[in-house]
Amino acid sequence: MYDHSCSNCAMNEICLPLGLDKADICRLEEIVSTSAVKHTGDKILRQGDVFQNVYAVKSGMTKSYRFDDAGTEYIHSFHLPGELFGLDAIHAQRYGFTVEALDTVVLCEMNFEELQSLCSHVPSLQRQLFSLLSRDLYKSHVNPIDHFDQTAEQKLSGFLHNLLSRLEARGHASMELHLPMSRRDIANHLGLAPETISRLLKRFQQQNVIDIKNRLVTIVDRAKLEGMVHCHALETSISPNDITRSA
Amino acid sequence: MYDHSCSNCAMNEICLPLGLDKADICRLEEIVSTSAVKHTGDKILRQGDVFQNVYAVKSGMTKSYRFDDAGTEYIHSFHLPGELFGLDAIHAQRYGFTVEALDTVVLCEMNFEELQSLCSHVPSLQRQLFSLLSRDLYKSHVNPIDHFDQTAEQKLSGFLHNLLSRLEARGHASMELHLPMSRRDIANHLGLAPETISRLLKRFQQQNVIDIKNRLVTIVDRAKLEGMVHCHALETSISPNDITRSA
DNA sequence: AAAGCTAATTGATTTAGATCAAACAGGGAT
DNA sequence: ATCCCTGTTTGATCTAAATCAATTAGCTTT
Repeated sequence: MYDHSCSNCAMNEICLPLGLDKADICRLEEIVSTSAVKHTGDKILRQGDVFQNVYAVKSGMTKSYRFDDAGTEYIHSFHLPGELFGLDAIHAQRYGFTVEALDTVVLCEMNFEELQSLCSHVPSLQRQLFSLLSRDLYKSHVNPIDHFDQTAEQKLSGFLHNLLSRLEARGHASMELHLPMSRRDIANHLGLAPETISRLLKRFQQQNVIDIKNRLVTIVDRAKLEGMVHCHALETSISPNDITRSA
Repeated sequence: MYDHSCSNCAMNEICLPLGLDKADICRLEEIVSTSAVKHTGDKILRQGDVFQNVYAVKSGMTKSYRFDDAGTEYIHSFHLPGELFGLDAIHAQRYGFTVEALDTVVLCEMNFEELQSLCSHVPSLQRQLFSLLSRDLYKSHVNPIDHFDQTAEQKLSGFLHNLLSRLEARGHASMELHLPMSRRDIANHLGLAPETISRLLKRFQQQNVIDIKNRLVTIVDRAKLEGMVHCHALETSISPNDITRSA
């Protein structure tokens, strides 16, 4: 059915095994298990649940969201294959976000206590986990989602471009993006009104930047799209060693 | 002059040594050194510098800021004693933010490579570092600085209340806050115009919530101030084990 | 295929906070 | 003390995007 091993996973150069040698990947595989198939709307974990596992997306897309004290919903992120979630719950020992499947999703699951003790014995794994935490932290510091001073156009073009880049880094070769989330989800995520998303998508289409048919977006003029986004620095995920080497 | 030891530091229950036993603190002390005194405007590290050390504030206040590709400045955070910075540079191996002293500042400095190898031998230190990274990540996920949908009033009251709480957690007993940063810094940090900060502070004073004389704020009606903030969940730093124990 | 429901679009109006434009104040340097 | 510079305040105006208000299109279910 599903291959439980990291060694054969297409995402192993993006995910937790990056930088580990064969023997260490084997040790990691011992604590990783593959989840049952999740379907649209299935919840993987809930805000407030006791923290136990961290997860990696194997296939499909998930969304993470939370409700604050005032009952307001915040859609924080959409996760693609090779991306981890749950790490922000280590400290509080409870999940801060509910994560649910947006389409058909398969996950890898690791007990964090086991992962942590494995880190003590596998320095390259400890290194990679610190690196991933640091990268997430850096991203959320530099792109605080709602980069204030960004216009609605910059936010939405940035969102589309970021999604395209991340998909490309995962082998997606076409200019077609299927958006599995609703306009309302996109709006909430970007801190905009759904009406604004509608109007902007329409305008992008009129300007021949994209073509949109329901939830299927085709990037028609990528350069024009890139010209709209405010800041390109972080859209493609940085390869961890590139900068070190050039230093 | 300055005590280099963590054992005797007033911040050791907030900072990196939390959860370590006496012997392990000793091992940590071996890789920690205390910086020279920094004065207003002195830079501790610069955006783009090669990553080497992580820092903890021992006394005083610092600000972290960066310029994006477009040359726009973003003031990301203000650090109080016991707070670490630099962890978001582990991945890229270059600092993403410039950090400078806002007043008279003393720092603790650790080479990250040494810290990382110490983590392999001191499980409680590894645990604490994962926990601190996770907490920072959680905070920036839940409070993305510019929590969109927050009004200017909510942002500024939240900022003042957050600062008061953090100072209190560090033993500050008075209702007087000295703001070592400019109005422009506060405005930039909150994604507002300096004019808006001025007008709001004036209004807060007229409503008898605060008293303000230049950069000295006195909280007159704390309850009223708290009533203004949008969401209280994260203002006081969570004690890492409280939730675990109650779970 | 029709009904029903939710998601999405489109249009009119409103508003919070930005921007523009001056005046004013504080705190060093001379 | 006086000057100067920068930080701050105050006022008038403008605008991007929210909100309010319908309408329309896509899926499900029957």
